[in-house]
Amino acid sequence: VFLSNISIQMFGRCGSISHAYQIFCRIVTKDCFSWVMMLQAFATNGHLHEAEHLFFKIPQTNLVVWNAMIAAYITNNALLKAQSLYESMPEWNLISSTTILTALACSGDLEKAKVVFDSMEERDLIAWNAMLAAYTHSDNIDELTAISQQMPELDIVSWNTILSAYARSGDSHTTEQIFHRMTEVDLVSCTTMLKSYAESGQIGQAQHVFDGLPHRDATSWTVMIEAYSAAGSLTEAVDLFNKANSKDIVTWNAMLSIYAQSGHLEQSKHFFDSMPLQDAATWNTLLAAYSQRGHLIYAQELFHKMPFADSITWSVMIHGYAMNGQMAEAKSLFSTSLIRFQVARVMLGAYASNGLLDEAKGFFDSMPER
RNA sequence: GAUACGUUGGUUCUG
Repeated sequence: VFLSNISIQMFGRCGSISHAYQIFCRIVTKDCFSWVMMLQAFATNGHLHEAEHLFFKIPQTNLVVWNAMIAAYITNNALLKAQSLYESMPEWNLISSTTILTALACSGDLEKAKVVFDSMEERDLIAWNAMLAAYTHSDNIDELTAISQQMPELDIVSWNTILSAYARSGDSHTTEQIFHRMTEVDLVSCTTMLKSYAESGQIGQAQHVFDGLPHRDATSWTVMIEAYSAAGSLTEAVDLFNKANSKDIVTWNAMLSIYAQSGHLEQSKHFFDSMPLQDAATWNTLLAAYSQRGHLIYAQELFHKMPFADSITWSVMIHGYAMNGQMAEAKSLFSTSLIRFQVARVMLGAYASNGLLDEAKGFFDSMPER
């Protein structure tokens, strides 16, 4: 059972959902781990319905099962369902509350996140850190200090959270000050600092941090590659990409995006074809490149071939049509899009940028989640 | 005995 459970997890992680399920079905005496890992395998591969189905079939549920289902809803953009499950749970632990708190904060609902936090019976450092991060998502830098002073203690994650808040605000000077005052830094702190330097045009400082890294993972390579691209050194970026000994799908996507931004569509397409890993972001990048340069025919062609499509895919197409004055196409695409509420903003902008204010108003009034 | 759930850094559209 142990080995089967591990296999389910492994297949789930590499997207082989049918293999995972086969193994799951062959286990005669499934334990809690088997159920949870299968649930996660479904959820992380976008099969929310199957995950839900499984959840209701689990013979003896416990907190881990409930928490895993909440996480499943969250990763599949079903925050409302996550909330109602959370509220209907027989009991909560630190993990349940922190999970939902973070999701609420990420959706921009700081108030609800606070309510969850305040209702917690006990709070550990992770919960505090989650609340700290919640404030950084609402760009409330001043409140950060207030929160951090209430915290019983701060660890490296707390400091990294604060650091990234300042980095995101564009204040590279304060970011630098905090970074140097930190008693302990790790790869996350350094990458945050590196990005902040890069964004403020200090490529030399960025390179210096990069050189001093204890080890380089795919994230640090990606940030450094983008730093050179942002500084206008495409050659350096390409060079670094070829040197990088740790690359993941994000590194590849970032490089594709750099080619696309540089306007070399042919080269982008070749690079795209050579990619060992692809996901929705990969296809969206190429799609946006075509669409933004007015090659809507190419975009359309690609759109119909896409193995992955998400709300961004639809937004790119609709925005592309709108910018090209093809409102009829934009409208009909919107009506067939699956994730309407994510795309509605773009549709609204489409009406507006074509001067169709009355239609925009009518559309706005018809939005259920406005 | 060993495996599962929460907090901080990187990519694609719009803002």
